[in-house]
Amino acid sequence: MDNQISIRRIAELAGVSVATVSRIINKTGRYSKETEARVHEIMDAYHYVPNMLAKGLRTSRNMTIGILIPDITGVYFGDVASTVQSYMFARGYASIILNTGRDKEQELACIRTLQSQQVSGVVHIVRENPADAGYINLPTVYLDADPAREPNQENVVNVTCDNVMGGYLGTKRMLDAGCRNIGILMTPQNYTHVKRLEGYEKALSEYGIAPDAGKQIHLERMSIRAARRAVKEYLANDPFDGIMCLNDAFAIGALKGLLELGVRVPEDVKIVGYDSSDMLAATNPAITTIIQPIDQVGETIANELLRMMEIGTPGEDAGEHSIIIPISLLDRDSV
Amino acid sequence: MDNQISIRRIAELAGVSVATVSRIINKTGRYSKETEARVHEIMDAYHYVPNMLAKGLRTSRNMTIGILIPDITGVYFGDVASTVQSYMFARGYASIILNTGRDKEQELACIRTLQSQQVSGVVHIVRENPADAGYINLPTVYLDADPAREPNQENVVNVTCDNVMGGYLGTKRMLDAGCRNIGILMTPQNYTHVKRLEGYEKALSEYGIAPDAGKQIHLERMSIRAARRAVKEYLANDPFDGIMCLNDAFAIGALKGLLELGVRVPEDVKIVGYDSSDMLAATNPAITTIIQPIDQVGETIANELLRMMEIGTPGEDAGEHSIIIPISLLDRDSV
DNA sequence: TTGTAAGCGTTATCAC
DNA sequence: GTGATAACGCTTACAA
Repeated sequence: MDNQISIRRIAELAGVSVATVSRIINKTGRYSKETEARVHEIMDAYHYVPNMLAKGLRTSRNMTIGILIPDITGVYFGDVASTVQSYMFARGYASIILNTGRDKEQELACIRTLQSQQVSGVVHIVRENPADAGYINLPTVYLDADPAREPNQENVVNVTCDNVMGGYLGTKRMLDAGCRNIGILMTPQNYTHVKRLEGYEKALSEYGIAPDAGKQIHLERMSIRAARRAVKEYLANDPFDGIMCLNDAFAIGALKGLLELGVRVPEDVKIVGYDSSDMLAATNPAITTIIQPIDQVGETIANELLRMMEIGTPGEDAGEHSIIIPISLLDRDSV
Repeated sequence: MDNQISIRRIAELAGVSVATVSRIINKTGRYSKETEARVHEIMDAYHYVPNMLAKGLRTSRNMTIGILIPDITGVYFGDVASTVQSYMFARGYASIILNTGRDKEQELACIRTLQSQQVSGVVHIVRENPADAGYINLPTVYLDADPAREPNQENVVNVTCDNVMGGYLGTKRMLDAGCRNIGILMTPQNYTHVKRLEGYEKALSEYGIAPDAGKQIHLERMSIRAARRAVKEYLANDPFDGIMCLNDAFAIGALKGLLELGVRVPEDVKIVGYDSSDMLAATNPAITTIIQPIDQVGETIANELLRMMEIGTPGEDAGEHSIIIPISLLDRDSV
């Protein structure tokens, strides 16, 4: 009951060779219906479970991928990781999920671990810092990395949502609702935020409003608290009538700050957030937000990875090296 | 640059035997300072990464654990899993995290996968359904499982927070604040909720209030929506002045429902929630809540697992089979 | 201090 | 249709 039973023992019990058992397990080569039945019977009876270490060692392809993520806890990233995990599991792959934290050191350690574990591919979810290309040529899908960073490599795909469109749609919604003095809450270190800013400015310019750096509130940490404080400060100088918040924490913080100031939302100031539908639905008023389609992102990542892992080097039908997924705006009560 | 370099190749390059290299890598046995230096030099130069599959196969102990979780996305569970992962990583272990979903089938598949991967231990985070003992005797730590379920097995530890105390403290806070007609929002399938209910009733009885099953609002799904709807319905029949919500979604839903009804919180009805500090801080008013100490839970789980994995079978200093971690109440504005 | 070699559980290449 | 057997990369007696 303690140690697992091996293919050899199964072979003995069934009175055949290990080779035959292996063939039956993998449905390769030839074997008679009868031996097959007998072997399966024994495997079931003894609860045989294949040893993926041995298999992986032999085939140099264990059914495992690595998922690198700044912090599983993050809502959007965590959800995507979760989707990828489930999707890959259904395809027979286990996922080693590693929190990279904010630490560069840690990130490298994670990469080494994944290599040690001989994963067949890597999903690398990235926040601020462009990741080092510390791999030895493993199929890798990045989420939200700056595509310019990677020298259009084989074996590497970048996936990201349409950030320009996100910034644009959110801002436009407020413009359409009458706002003319819209601030933006962002983390400039983040590649996605830079693109979203682009969309924000595009929307403004369509309304003949010149971009004004003074309306960009730059925050280092993506925290509710920081956003709350910042909004209160900035509002004193410049009476915004709308705020584009580039993530969920910012949106919540902004709302809290505004409410504490006695400002009415959306009557006096309007807000658009980003991500985390649930959380932003929980506030009062519920916050209008840009939705990145988590399932679609997860599936795209998984499919791209599978494609690369199965074809080996992409070669001919390498597909795109950069994939952009459309987003949408979810109207609620903050605009 | 493509395929990884092996210990054998390193040995060749350094002009020593694989045994010596292995000793140096693992710092076991004897070797001279000089060979050590030379070998390390070569390993660095060629970016040697040990193959954990081979190592694990040989030692039958790859440095990997499995984490089974209903859904990484869940706030409390996800946070705990994240903590465990980081903690174990620091100890040299990688974590295979698997979403078990709500499906019994899927859960078994996950367990088989972990066995296949030869993990050294398992963390099993459980929601509603007590898990099958589908393992082959692996060190396992359960979070929030009903301890009565497991026949006080070797190799198994149950960790949970003090649920009775949680229900008690939350309810008592509302009683102290003057409530006398307190409802409770719960999922009776969930073991932790049953214990929390116990605490709730204990608090009531201390105030001479008899338990009244009519005040228990039973919900199947832990969703914001369900809670919102339920609160509205029930309030029509019985004018609560307080609601003990046994998870964060319930608390948010309850608040939303109340607000929509024009009920003032906390003036007319008070609310206490459970978990998810961030989310419950985001609402307006911010919700008073029971805090389960995530870091402590994660560390306890990791330590217990390490203890079992390293000692092998617990034997003598087996420690407790069931560990209960204290919780606390965080006062905010909903009471 | 170092080397030789067996073996971990598989798969795959040969034979038969 | 089936069976020996080498090999995957590593650890670990046992020898030297």
